[in-house]
Amino acid sequence: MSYVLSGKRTISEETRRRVRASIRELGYRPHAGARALASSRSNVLALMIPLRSGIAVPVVMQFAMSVVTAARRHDHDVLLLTQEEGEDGLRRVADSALVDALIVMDVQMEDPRLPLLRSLDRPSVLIGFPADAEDLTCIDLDFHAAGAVCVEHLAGLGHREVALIGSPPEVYARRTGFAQRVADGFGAAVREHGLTGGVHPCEATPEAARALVARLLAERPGLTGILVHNEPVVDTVVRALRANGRAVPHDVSVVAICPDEMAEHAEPPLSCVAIPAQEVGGRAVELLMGKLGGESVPAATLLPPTLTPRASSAPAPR
Amino acid sequence: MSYVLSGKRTISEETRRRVRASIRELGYRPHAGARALASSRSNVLALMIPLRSGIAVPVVMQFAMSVVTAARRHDHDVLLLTQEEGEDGLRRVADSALVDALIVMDVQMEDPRLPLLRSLDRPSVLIGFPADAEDLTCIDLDFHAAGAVCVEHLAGLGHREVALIGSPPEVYARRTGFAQRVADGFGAAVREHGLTGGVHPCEATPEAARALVARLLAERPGLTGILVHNEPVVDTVVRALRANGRAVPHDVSVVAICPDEMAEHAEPPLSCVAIPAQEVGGRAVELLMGKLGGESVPAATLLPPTLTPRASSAPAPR
DNA sequence: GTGAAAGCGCTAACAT
DNA sequence: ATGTTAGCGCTTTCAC
Repeated sequence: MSYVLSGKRTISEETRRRVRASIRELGYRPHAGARALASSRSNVLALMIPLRSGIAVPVVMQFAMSVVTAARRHDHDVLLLTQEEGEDGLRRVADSALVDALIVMDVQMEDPRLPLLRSLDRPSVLIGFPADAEDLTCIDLDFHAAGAVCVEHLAGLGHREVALIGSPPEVYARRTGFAQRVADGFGAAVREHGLTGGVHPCEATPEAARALVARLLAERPGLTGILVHNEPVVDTVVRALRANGRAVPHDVSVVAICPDEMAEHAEPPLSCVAIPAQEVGGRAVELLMGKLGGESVPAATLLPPTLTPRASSAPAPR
Repeated sequence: MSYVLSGKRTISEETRRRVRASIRELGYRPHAGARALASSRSNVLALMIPLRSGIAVPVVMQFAMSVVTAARRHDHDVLLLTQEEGEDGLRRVADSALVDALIVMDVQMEDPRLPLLRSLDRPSVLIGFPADAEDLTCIDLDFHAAGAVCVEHLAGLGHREVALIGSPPEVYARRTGFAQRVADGFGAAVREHGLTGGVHPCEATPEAARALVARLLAERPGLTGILVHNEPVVDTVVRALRANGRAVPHDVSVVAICPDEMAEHAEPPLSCVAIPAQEVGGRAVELLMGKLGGESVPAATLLPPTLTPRASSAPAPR
């Protein structure tokens, strides 16, 4: 009998002690495969992460690391899959019982992996929200609210004409949930507050950002507030504004949706809604553990955005 | 008998066909745990990656992705471990037979994991070189040569006074192999070519980089060539030079050791030695597969650096 | 409270 | 070329 027995049986103190001692002396380690075979639990989670253009690498890395760390707290390991592997990859690791459960990131509005995840006999959690989340467990920052709260911040400072410099066009083309939702939230708040403002996808290159800023300033002289949702170009946007004779925040206020440290170290420090990668990753694992334990967990978890005001936003010039 | 048999036995075409058909119809998937138990091969590799300060995140991500991709080509999966788990983590996954082999990154000159890796009964490959690589298989860009080749490039352009803006101080304090070696290669080449030049660690923040550039220019008026080995601040260094009245490359030439796309998109595009993350990751897996197959593989693989000249370096002003 | 034994689903060795 | 069987090292059930 598996002695240590994870306490599934009553054991006398004496025996427990003796067994423990032997385990230490012999350097005994249970064989993961045997354990998985006998218990039909591998104690491994699959994590599928994107490796494509338009996705901010440091954020993905933070997610991955927080998932691994959280999984370890629950005595689980993490198997890394690339988006490239797609549905077949998920099916493979699930059906072979290599993993007990799955976490997928970078969810698109209509994601081809959804039917598979629904049909799989193993629990899964999505980081991100598809258009139809029926029967799925999802968690993410509330990007709609994030877009809106940024607009409200600018509106509260008296700005009347704003713009969203968004993710690269291909991200919208793929209908990636979070980019879409920021744009929606931005648009809704713009309307609600009676502002004017549009959404401008932007390639993640300095050249593209500079060109876009120049065009925006030329076409919309009244523009005084910009929301940037495109990590790689936030710095460039600010510098391009300056290069075009606009001081930040004196002439134009800038708000970003990006990791906090990035915003802190910018010049000037940026008002931003941070992406709580740490918390999302950790909570995703908690949800999965709940499902593995047979609990019923909330189908949707939307983390409320927090806007941290910094030096990049100020009252609108008059 | 395990029918498909991975061709370990001669099978008639007829039987093979029938078996294949059934597999498809029944949606059969071999149970990974059972397979691991019976064959003592899990077909999983462990990859331990750093999550600490001073390590360039995008590069780490590239490594990880190329390892996963390469592993899949060999029908293996990848288990992700954080540096935090340390020796115990490696021992755990190795001794429990969760993984067949291990890859560790971010190797320090005196790395506490080395004795463990040597004693483990499973093969491993290090991405990076410790001080003593005896009995270990290592692969990495030849950072010593990379440092030297940058100096040679500058020397060839007539520069006489150069500087290395290096990784953050804590990276040297940890005696992380690659940072150390760049500094060594830099120093050796400086001496060999009769130049003057020193090594200057730099925190990975814009402020630190700006301060350092200002100080260097003030203290060393003859400085005309800079090698940057600190991804996060390359852009800042160039801008700080301009802010101090030095045109790049007219007054000061800049060379970097960083990923190619970063160098390409910089303003101006930077002459650089690229970090071949893709190739290193792929080759690391090949080495591991060789060892798993009982082949003897080279103990040390040093990939020669390639310097790509771009607009940031030019003949020294006279 | 503890011992004994029946699998879990494969692979590999031994059959024919 | 193919059928048969003994484990691989655990977990869990059943007996005491």
